[in-house]
Amino acid sequence: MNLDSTLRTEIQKALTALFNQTVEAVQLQPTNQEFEGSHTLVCFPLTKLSRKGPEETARLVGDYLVQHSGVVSRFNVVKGFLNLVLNDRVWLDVFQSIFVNPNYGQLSPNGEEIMIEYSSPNTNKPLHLGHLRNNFLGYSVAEIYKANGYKVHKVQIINDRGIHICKSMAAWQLYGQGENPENTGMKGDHLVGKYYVEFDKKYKAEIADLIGQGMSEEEAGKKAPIMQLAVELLRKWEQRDPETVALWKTMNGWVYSGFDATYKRMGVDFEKLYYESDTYLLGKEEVLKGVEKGVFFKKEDGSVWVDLTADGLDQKVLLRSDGTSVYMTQDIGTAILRFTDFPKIMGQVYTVGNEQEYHFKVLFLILQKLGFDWAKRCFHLSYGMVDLPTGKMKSREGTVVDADDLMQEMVDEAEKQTRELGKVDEITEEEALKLFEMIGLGALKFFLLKVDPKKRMLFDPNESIQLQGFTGPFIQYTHARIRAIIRKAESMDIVCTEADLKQVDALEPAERDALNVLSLFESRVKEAAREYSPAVIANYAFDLAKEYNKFYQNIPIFNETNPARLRFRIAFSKATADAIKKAMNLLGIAVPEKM
RNA sequence: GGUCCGAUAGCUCAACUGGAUAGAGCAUCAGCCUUCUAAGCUGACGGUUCGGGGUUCGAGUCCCUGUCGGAUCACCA
Repeated sequence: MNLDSTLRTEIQKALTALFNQTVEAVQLQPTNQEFEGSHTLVCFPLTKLSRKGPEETARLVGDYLVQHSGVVSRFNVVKGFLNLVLNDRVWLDVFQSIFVNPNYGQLSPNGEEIMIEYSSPNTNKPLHLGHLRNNFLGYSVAEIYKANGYKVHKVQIINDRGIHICKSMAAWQLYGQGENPENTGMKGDHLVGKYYVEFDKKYKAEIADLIGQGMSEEEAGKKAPIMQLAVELLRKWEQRDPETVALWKTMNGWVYSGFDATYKRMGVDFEKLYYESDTYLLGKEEVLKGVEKGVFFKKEDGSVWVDLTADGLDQKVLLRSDGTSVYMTQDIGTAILRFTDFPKIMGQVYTVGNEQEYHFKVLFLILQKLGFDWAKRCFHLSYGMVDLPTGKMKSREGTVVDADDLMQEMVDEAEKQTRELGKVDEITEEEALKLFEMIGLGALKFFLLKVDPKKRMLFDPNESIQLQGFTGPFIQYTHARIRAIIRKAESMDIVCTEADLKQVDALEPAERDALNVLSLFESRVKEAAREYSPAVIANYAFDLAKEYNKFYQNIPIFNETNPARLRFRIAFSKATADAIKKAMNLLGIAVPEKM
């Protein structure tokens, strides 16, 4: 049963009976902790129909609901707020509907398909902390959409071509001495990254040198030999020079095997990978079509532009005067290609940092101007940067937090703390290693996902490895605790049936509160999708765990002598554990049986 | 300079989209393990919601204005 809509219906009935009128949307909100009740009707807006003061209006509605609705057992009025106490029978009915539904939290298929892009790294260096936020976000939003009944296609576009990879190639050619992942034992993405850094160092030295010889800074930037080599490699690559293409393939290959290992540990996956080298030419044709249609215009030098001044933006170049594509061009092409590959998707979600907000605003506008309906259903999931306590991450200053290193540190720290607590005494070494991984990554993911994606966030390493309070491990721990109860119940052959639920006559306040939170799961799953926000789920999982812990601390389950009530509590505990697990899975976080 | 985003407890974050005395976690202090896992629970302390105006029965939330951060405005990606 849907408690919320049931209540709303009853309230509308009451308003009709009392005042012979209804309102479009009654304002129903959770009751503050300090007052008795679970749901509160805000009565200020109702004074217009009642033509009475807010308190009297509240009392009238409250009386009516107690007498006629069958769901409200009593109420209290504070100012214009009508706090409703529901029947325990109603709460048990709510629980029953959860109890009989093994898919609680998973909404039924809605027949819609959606594409979600995330990750999309450059191939010249390893992933860092910023990528972690991106990947965890994208993965989680995809899972949240699945839970909302969508068929989801996870994709990414890999920026495998361009000057950045040529820089690594140039440095490797000059100083690599045949190094590769095998003979160095280095992860491929890190090896390529090493040469990217190497490039930067040499480049800077060469510039300084040239400036010393009297050259201007701008000219030196262009004339530096290592940069000229990189540009030359890019030119050769575009001309399909076999040797250059071979080196490019080799080095990208190293990066991919490195990324694969990182993705695997992160626990993210993709249905299809798009490569920029395959798609970067695609947009050109569409742009030329747009010129014919008069959507774009050509300048005298041959460059093609779109004029967005009417939309409050600028003019934007789409093809260079030499006819080559820019970033925007290939994004137009890729977008169209994706809708060809997956004709049933109703829209696309781009998980990309907020520094590209302008870019996506322009992209979606252009797609609309080209006449693609689906452009309106494209969404830039824009997230804020991750800052360190020392400020912004800067590669130049070596403050970039490497994704692989960070994950390892989190797992090491989880191991240290877990061992200190003596939690590994009863499990095998193999189980223990799995547990450390689960806790370390759980802490990391939760830390990055608990904050509203739109907001810039601070990554404090000391805080991220905390295992108490508003953290992933706290929730994992609650799950493990409940599982211990379930195991015990199973060993005692305690099984709950619907008939047992019918025999429970009253609930403890702690049960009512916990049940209330449990009943909110599906509405939070919907909200999370609507807001594109895993933070909604993270907050919910925490609330649920916290509320259950209160119940757990308050009521020793196995002390209960009434059999129906005991069985209900076991079933309720199990349903809570299931919901915690599902919610955490929506965040990409696994939960342990023991910890 | 134009545009966009942000500012909430010492710190990190919430606040159901305009509703009650603004809530959590961390930190600090004080309690609770003979009972299902103390990575837990209970309490205390902590606020001019950046400043100033306005709209409203009612504003952290909406409007105007100022201050301070950040992003963006390339024939870069």
